[in-house]
Amino acid sequence: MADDMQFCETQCVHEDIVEKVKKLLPDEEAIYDLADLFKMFGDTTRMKIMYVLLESEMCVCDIAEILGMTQSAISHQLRILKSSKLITSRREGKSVIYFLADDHVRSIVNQGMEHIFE
Amino acid sequence: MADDMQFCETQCVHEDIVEKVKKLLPDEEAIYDLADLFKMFGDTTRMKIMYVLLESEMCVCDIAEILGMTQSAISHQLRILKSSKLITSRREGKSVIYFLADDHVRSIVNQGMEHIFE
DNA sequence: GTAACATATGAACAGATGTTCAAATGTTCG
DNA sequence: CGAACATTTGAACATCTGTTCATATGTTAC
Repeated sequence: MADDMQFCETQCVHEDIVEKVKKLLPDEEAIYDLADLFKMFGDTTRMKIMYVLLESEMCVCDIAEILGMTQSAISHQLRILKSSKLITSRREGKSVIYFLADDHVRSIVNQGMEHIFE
Repeated sequence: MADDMQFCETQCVHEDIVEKVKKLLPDEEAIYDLADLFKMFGDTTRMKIMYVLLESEMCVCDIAEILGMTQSAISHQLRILKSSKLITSRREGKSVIYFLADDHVRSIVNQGMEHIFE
């Protein structure tokens, strides 16, 4: 990797800017976490689930019915969403009710929409 | 798929909520576009590139140097980012300078950070 | 024109990701 | 307790995605 860039390093790189920006970058972990968060919004199924939950809390079965998908597929995705703290759940008898953990989903989705409609 | 849910459909589904939310959902295409946008933020390399460009516009070679990655890898990702209209470029002699298309990257990233730090 | 540099591109490979299927867990009700 | 329901889980499979490598394109300076 370094060899490929030998030329570039001595010719094209603007030392000052490179050094400055290198220092300004957040650490690896923060960037990893952030990318991980946005991954949640980067899948159609998860996006749909979140849209559903924006309207109303709901059991797994209802979500599956609304989206026309297997209840298993939904359950897998709910697990992933839960792991990122975007949604939570509570048990209600035989059902498990899922709902948004806070208002972040709404604001992130809206922010995204703004970019789309331009 | 429908067979698996035969039981659920007749027992657990709350018809009223299901019907209501079904109608409220955005169409397939909007959701697809939105997920596509967030996919851009869902990869570590692209995230880093955007962070770099938040500081300063830059040529491919500089970005590669800052991130310690191949120039080819960066170029591939820049292409993807450009296709989603998050960044643009202009040619300047032998170099191509990339820069953020507008302020959306900043606001989306910030929104994400808010969720992380809580 | 040719040489040197900067970037872009395509094919190939490896790893990540989402869905399916089958089976397990946990809950309620008789 | 056992039967029925709702959800979860794990393994297998197919697809998608990012990086690498080699090569092509485009620019400048001589």
